[in-house]
This record gives sequence, structure tokens and C-alpha cells, in this order.
Amino acid sequence: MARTLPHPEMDKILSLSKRRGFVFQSSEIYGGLGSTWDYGPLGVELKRHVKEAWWRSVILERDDMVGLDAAILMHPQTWVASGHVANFVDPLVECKACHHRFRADQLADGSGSGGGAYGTGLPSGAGSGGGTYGTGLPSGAGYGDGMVACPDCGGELTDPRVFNLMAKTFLGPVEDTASQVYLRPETAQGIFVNFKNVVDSTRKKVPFGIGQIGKAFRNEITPGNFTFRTREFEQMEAEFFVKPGTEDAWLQKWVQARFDWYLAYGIRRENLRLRQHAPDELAHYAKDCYDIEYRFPWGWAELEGIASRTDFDLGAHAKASGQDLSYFDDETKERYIPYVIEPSGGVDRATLAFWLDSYDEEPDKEDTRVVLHLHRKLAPVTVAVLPLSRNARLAPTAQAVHQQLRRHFTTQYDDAQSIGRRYRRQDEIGTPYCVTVDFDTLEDHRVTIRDRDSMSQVRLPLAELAPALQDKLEHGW
RNA sequence: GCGGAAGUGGCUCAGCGGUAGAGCAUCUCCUUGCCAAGGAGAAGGUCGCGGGUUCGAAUCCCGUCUUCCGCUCCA
Repeated sequence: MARTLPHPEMDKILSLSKRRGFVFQSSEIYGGLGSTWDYGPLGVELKRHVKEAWWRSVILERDDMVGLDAAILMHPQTWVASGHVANFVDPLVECKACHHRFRADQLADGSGSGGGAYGTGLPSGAGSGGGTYGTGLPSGAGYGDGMVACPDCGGELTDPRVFNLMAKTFLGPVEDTASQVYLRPETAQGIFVNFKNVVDSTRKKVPFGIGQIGKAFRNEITPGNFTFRTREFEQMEAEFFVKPGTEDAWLQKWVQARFDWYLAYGIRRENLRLRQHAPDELAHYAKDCYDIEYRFPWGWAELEGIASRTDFDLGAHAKASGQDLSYFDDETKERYIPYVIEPSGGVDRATLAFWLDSYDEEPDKEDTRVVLHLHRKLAPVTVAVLPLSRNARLAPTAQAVHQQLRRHFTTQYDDAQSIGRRYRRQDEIGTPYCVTVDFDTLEDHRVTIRDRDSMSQVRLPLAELAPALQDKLEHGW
């Protein structure tokens, strides 16, 4: 694996990652597959805890939210209606002299048809145009033909090349175009197409929302920065449906809630910021959008976008499917297509941000103590059980304690080498609590709990251990 | 995709034409026993992969894959 990383923090995280089993390069024994990563034994627990924290905060602890898990494969018309077939195709040209690249449709002439590929209208072929999924350039844009010189150096440009950002596959045993489907480039559409199902089955009233966590796929032109931008990634998003006219207030509420969530789970305030999109950078579906950004080692970059999507999606699906996706408000006796606020975050990005932000090296005697100050609920291992020594007298009790705790927590048992070294091993992976069984335990049935951050200890009766840990997990040390 | 850089045991690196090395980590045994590094031993590498040059390639050349940086895109 190549190891030329210009950022010391990334270097350390990547080294720790492989050494302890957080993230591995995908298909490594075959030379690796570009832009895909596998979460190892510790990484999968960390990521799972991030998703659990999101799910609790966004779904379970709110009265106005429900969950969903839609299929990755969707009817191809979904992506025509959503605008992805038209808009997820980027024609790019490259300067033969300076090798800078440009979106051909934006170069052609600033006022080109529909304001560029990310205009606001439905694609012209929506609802009709049977079977022409995503192979053509947006219609009517007269670029190409070498009509424009490089804006940077005046050099000659190549012919436009089409980059289709949607991954395709075939559904069914016979590989023909009739069964071609896309791997979803975002989870959102699975929610929109289920809007009516959820309204009909849950008695939820607007304003309410639907959230889900799932994989999405994009043929990113340039993936990179470890797990930050990959072609297969996981999203955690909600679509929150509101009455038109109230969307601005709801947008602010969601922005605040999501920003606070990152802070609550440990991102340092100075490494988190909010950035409102400029009008010209809004996606084709958005009327307003805020990005929550984290200061990664390579600079500020997006963790989550909270977009005001109006009725673009439900309207487009209603039109394309012929189904009535409007909502009848019993209180006001009005019928309308709800507007949508969409908080859409990257699971892998959040995981990486929590991880990076928690990394610390503390001076300790001649050495440094590497410690991940992960939030106690995010740490891959919550409790480690450590017999003070490998003495055979301690093992049965220590094992019993471990069996008891693993029913409630993510645990690890470690009896190898000195107790200090084992504390270090747990610090390095961010384990908040270590329970030590010593020779006194055999007499007084009490064990020592050690806190990762303060390195302080308390001694508790075995019978109170699990509830005490539960309480600390909930309220802190 | 284009341009640049890099790929040697799990991690960090040395070696840069002549029989694969170190430190750390790992495993076994002994010892200690509440905050790393005590003793003895062991395992682990077709030097990313494939060609070529050479008597001989980790080392030189070509291709390829992967990663990083830039362009671009986005969760």
C-alpha cells in the first residue's frame, strides 16, 4: 500500500488503522480495488456506533420521524424523474496545454440552455423517452467543436468526454438493456417513492419525516482522501416533509439540530463550521442549502448537507409515475405537495471525522501515550476486561465478568502482557472503560473500573458493575 | 481520465546490480503484578503485479495496479 501522505494526522490514523484493524483497502490481496475500503473488526464497531447514534437522534428520539430501509436497486424511471439521468452526466473537456479540466456545458457560453447541467427544471425527457437512460449529453447545449479556448491559458481543448456518475448493473439472468438498472446514487429517492406508503400506514401528519441509512454509489471522477470520497459509500439521510411556506424555519431547525449532533458526539467546536451555499452552487433540486464542514487535515470539507428541496422530488415522481403524491391537511382542509428539508450526511465521513478529531498523543515518561478520545458511545470497544495477571486463580472470575458484561456492551478480553501495556492498547483504540480483576476481587467481589480520559479509578461490587457502567455510558464518568 | 509523487515482513523504515535487514508489533514459555519497553525462544517478505535488459534485478527499463497531491465532482 502506498504511503505518501502529506498529512501527519492522516499518516498516523492510516497506520493505526491497518495495525489495529479499523479499515483495510478492499480486495487487497488482488492489488486492491480503487476507491473502496473495508471496515475491519474495530472499524465496523465504530461505524456501527456512529449509525446507532444517528438513528437514535434522528429517528427514535423524535415523535415526528420514522425509519425506512429501501432497496438499492430501483425502477430506472426513478432516476429519470429525479433528474439524475440528465444531471449526473458531466461532459468534461481538458486543456491540451495546461491539463486543467472544465465542465463543457459551463464553458459553452455562460447563459446556455437551462443554466448548465444543474438547472432547476425537470429533464426534458422525464416521463417519456422510453429507455434512453443516461447515455446522451443534455440536449441543446452546443459545446464541443473546439469553439472555446482554455479559460486559464488559452490552450486548445479536447473534445468533451462524458462522465456518467451513476453505476449500472443488470437485473435478471439475461444481460440485455431491458434489465439494466442503476445502483442508487443517493438514498433519498427510496424515501420519496415510499412517501405515500408511509403516509398511508403510519398515521403520521405533516410535518414529519422519514430517515434511512444505506449504501449509495457514484462513479466519482476523482475519489480520494482515504474513506472521505469513495465510489461506494454509506449515507444517513432524512427527508422531512413540511407545509409549503414553513420550509425556511424548518431548515434552520434541522441545521441547528444536526450541527449540535456532531458537537455532542465529540467534534471540537473549532473544527466544525456551517457554510451556506451560494446560489450558483445549489444542486438542481435545491432552493437553499447549508453544509456542515469539518476541518480535515487537507482542509475544510463537507460532512453533511441540509438542503431545502421544495416539492421538486415528490412533484417529479407524481408527474412521472402518474400517482397522486399530494397530502391532505385535515386541519386546514388544504391539499398540497409537501416541501422537503433534507439533512443528508455521509456515514463514512462522520466516522472519519470523529476518529480524526479524537486522536491524541500525550507525553508519558519517555514515551507518548496514543489515545483516541472518542465519545464513549462511539468507541469500538466500550468495556475491556483485564485480569491483573495471567495467574490461573484470576481467569475464572475475569471470564465470568466478561461473560456478564458482553451481554450489555461491546467488550474485549485481554490478558496478554503487563497491565500497563494493556491499558495502552485500549487507549489506542479509544476504549472508555477498563475493568480490572485482581487478587482482592477473589475475596471482596469488587473490581476496578478505570476511565480512559481521567485515568482515574473506582472500585465497585461485582453486582453493581453492569448498572454502574450503563450509568457512566449514559451520563459520563 | 490527465499531470506529478510513491509502493520492501502487521506498522515505521533501511538497503538502490551480487545469497532479503532493523525497530516496534505478534506468538510460546518464565518473571512482574494497576498504567509501555524483564528473560528465553519462535513465526512472518515470490521486495505491489507482469514483462524486458543482465551471468545475476528489491535495485536499471517498459507496462500495469493501488495510494497520495492537483484539475473536477459530491454525502
